[in-house]
Amino acid sequence: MQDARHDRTDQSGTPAKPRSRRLPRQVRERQILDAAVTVFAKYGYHEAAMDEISDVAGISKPMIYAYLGAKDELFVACIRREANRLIESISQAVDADLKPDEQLWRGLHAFFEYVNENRASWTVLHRQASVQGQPFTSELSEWRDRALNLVAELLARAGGSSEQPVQLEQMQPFAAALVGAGESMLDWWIDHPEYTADALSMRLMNLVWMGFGDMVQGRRWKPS
Amino acid sequence: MQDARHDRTDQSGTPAKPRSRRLPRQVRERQILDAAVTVFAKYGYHEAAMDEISDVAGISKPMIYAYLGAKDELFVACIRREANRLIESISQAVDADLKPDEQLWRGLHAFFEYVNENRASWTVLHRQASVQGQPFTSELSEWRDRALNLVAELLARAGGSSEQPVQLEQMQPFAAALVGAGESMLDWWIDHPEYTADALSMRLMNLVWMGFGDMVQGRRWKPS
DNA sequence: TCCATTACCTACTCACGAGTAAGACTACTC
DNA sequence: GAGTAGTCTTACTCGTGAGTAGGTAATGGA
Repeated sequence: MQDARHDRTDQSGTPAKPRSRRLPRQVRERQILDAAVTVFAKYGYHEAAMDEISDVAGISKPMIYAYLGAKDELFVACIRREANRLIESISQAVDADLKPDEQLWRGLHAFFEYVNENRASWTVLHRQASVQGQPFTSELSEWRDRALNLVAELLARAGGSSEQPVQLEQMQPFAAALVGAGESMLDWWIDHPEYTADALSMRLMNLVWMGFGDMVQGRRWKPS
Repeated sequence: MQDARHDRTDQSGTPAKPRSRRLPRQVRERQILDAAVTVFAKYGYHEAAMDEISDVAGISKPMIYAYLGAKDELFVACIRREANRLIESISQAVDADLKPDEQLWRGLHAFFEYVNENRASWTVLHRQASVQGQPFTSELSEWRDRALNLVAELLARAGGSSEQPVQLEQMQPFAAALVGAGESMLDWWIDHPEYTADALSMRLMNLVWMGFGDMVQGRRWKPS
């Protein structure tokens, strides 16, 4: 058995589009990135074939190389775009004038909503980005850092008062824990789609804000 | 640039061992698995080369195929062994006679300790196991399920009283969140080794048991 | 109408690495 | 000392898929 790859003989959910002709570069780049995100999400970095990406994008392979460079550069471009979209979504949901716990809640909720509506995007960011070696590790850890800092800031605002602010530094391990908890719940969600984004983010909020000890005693956090 | 692989021209931290001759199968299998875990952890499944594994194991390639089968089977064997070790460690740390929160604490602590002392093992289980496609997905999700159930059980014991037990089912999303939080903190730890296993597991315990809301007000959980 | 530019293609090359064929050497029995 | 079971090796094959050479053809300005 020569390397157990799953065969890919067109049971494809995304059939090769009929090629449209002579579109401006900008449009093609978007199409390519869209295709790349889909395919990377489906197979992971290594198993994803440039040929399939070009197929899904409805364009020939050399165009990808011309516009977005080699495979690793393409992947980095995907990460960059998707990370920006996700972080943007969360940032917008958080209104700095709200009460701290409410801010946290909004952030969590936006996170769950985004992932719910952008599975492929999330898969690339989360599952496929962990390959680790050296090729593009820096780009990957960078986006994670940004996410972490965003959450740490939220927590710092939530945890500090105006007289006694909390160092961002202190919040980092908690932020890491929170992000991980979210990620992991999301994974679990895939196998239990009967839950809603709302229900799950609410559970997470309760766990994180009230703690298990309180929850056992029937105390719950509620959005105001 | 032909596929940007990092070159592997013997800057290797694990130099090819001088080959010892004619050892019994059992011993070789252990050596091979050890080598495989190391190499898989270092490069991930796809980037790991069978040639390098055989080098590190100090044996020739066909022996690997003879004893442990193809690459994917070898990987599954690694997962299986390491998952067993980890789960075993945690199970042993948890004494069912203790108070629920204390049980949870012991479990968390054992988890952090194990990972601290078995980085490669953990890396394979966590980072590399997420490749996703089809080759060995079942084996992978299985170990995760086992871990999840172990935690869910812990939580159920912690959350229920003898009169009013809690369904295991109910605890699953929380278990997922907790496991994820732990995993993520572990990742963060790699970049911040100044923390101890103790300090981090204590932080996680506080977050999970007391909740952020309580912590803000200075309430802390302490082991009895 | 010519020329430059940009969009786009088919049909390759070539390195890599999984997996194997074919046998050698050792150690133990009977 | 012949047979056999188990250990172990060198030196291959061969599919796959990243990346490219070397073009064609549409567009828009001079």
